Amino acid sequence: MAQSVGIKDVARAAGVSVGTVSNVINRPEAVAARTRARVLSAIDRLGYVRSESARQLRAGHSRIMGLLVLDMGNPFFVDVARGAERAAREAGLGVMVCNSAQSADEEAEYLAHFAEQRVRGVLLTPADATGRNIEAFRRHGIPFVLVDRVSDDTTECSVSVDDVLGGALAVRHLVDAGHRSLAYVSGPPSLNQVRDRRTGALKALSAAGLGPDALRELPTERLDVASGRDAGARLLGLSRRPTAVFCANDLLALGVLQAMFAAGVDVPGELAIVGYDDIEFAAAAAIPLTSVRQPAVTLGALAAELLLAETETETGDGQPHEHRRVILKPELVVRRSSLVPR
Amino acid sequence: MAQSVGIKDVARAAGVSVGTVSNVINRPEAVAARTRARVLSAIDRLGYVRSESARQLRAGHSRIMGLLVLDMGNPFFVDVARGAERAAREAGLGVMVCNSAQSADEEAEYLAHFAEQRVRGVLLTPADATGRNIEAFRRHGIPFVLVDRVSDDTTECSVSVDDVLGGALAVRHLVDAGHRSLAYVSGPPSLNQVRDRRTGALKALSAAGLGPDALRELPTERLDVASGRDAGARLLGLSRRPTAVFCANDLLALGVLQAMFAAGVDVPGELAIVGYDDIEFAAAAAIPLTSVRQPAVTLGALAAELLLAETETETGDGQPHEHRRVILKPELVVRRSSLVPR
DNA sequence: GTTCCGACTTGAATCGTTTCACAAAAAGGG
DNA sequence: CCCTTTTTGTGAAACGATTCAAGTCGGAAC
Repeated sequence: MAQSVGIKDVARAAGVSVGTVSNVINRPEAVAARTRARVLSAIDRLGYVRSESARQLRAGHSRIMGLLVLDMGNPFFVDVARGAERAAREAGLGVMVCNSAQSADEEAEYLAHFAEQRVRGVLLTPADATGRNIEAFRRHGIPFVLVDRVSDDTTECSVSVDDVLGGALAVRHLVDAGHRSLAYVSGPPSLNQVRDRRTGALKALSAAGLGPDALRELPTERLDVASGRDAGARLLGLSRRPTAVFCANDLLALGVLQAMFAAGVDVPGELAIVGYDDIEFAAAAAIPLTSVRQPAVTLGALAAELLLAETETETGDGQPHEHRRVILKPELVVRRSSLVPR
Repeated sequence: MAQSVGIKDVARAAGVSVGTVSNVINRPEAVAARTRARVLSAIDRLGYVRSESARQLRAGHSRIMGLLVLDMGNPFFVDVARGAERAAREAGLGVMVCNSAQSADEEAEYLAHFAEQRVRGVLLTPADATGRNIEAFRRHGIPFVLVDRVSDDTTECSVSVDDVLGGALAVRHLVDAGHRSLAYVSGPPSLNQVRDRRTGALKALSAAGLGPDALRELPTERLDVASGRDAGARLLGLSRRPTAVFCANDLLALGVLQAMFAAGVDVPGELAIVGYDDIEFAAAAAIPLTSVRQPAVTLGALAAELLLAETETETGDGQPHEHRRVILKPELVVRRSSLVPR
């Protein structure tokens, strides 16, 4: 039932024309009260639901915003999505969240899908390092905003978090606590974030009069708990073991913590640990983890707002949109894992 | 640019009719090779992208499946989404994931949105206990499948996990390890899952010749880490403290673990802990957590498949769709937190 | 009584596809 | 060379909403 009640059926049932029904829905004030009531009752009686596709077809674009993230399993992106959704909803838009799982192919596929959907715009954390997907997508003329990436030219907006600052915050904190021999569990050195955070760490060291050899780097294959456990084991084997470790990511930090726990090493007594991202589970660890918090929800919301601003000026008064490059500041959250033992 | 290249523009550029262009796209084998090549080249040259909305309008329904979950922050649902997406993609459908955040109002809003979108079907974990939203949605004639809920009548399919069995697995394991005095950190008793898991726990106890008083219940406000920490504190205050605790959820278990750690109570020596869900962070805890694993990805995939089956028979040969009620089996994953100390 | 205005309402055109009955051309068969 | 198939290509009619120029009507103004 309700198989396909169209605006025409409503019009017939209410004894008016289709134009009037459309007006009742979109500009109710332009319809006489009596007529409006009759139409509304007919709508209700027939269970009419307007068809988005028909509206879209006429309007030329949909009321949906695309969001393409690297990894839905990462709480960071879940928060980004939350923020984006909130902002989009305030503008009456829906968000379609897709997960490229770091694969350039899937990214291309989803972007094509977005283009066919004629989405209003796309929020994107690129998976394809070559930028080919983005180039191809640009042809469609659909506006997009880079998330957690800095745009290198002025062809689009971007919203990111200052990773250099984040790394500096973490290491400054450790140095202030008296640590002089540190380690950096870094993850894959190919990642921008990883490199930026190290740059910040070194900066903080040098500000304290320490050289780069005060920071021993332990790269890992991936940014997950298993890799952290692994790095922890390597850490234990080091001669002149560092007294503090900065991890590029909370998952790594949790892994290190686990390794220390298994080996009976006291945290923070024998080893202080600082993570990155401040995921929910950082606070939930057996020894709550000090971490650098990224304003993920804000990031998502801001990205969505920039996108909305862009689409509005584009369709609007002709005043050209000014692309912006927003860089948010991270924040250190101190917990037990890095407290100075007394 | 590419502002709106329609099928008509392609047809003109290639010197053929619109019907032919459509054929090239949808039934390429029905077009002579030479013509096809000409059309394809025109498509490429003009940067033509077909409009989903127009297709949808014609077809009467979109190529999207809706998924409405209770909490995107919960890794369980993220996995459900992953499974659903995989299954949907194999059928050429996209998934639109929305988060009701346990609010009946938001649920209603998203369901209305799905109806307007004419989605192919909806996977739903209801937030509205009254069932009013579902009733209203049913009128649209859009098929849906309940996820992580058992349908009580035969009007729809459902896919869930056997919580009674899960509770039994957990407690049997503890009893087998010699524990005779247990606790159940249960979360809000209003939740079905919470009740079912307790039923299972009691069953396992009685199978071992123990009465219900061997299981002290500690309800909490919510299913999160803070509540777990809280329950842990209460646990410590109990006279004749239990030697093992079963938690309705891994977050609770992590909270309990944290409390034990802060109090210097040895886990599993003085207190064994079993959680539920086997989220990624259960294995990542300082003391890896024994947990009852739910096949979340399978759950999502299966739900999507049932939905697809339903939509196919509905539009297809007239053979009516048989609603199914699938109940998957959970699985105990033993880790250090419940090992018998030796 | 005529004119004009404002408030409502109408209905046709439009958006970009898909589909389908039909036409045209090519390929066989005799 | 004519007739029958088969293969290709055509173009108009949907799909369901929105929009807008044009129309109707009742009443106010002169």
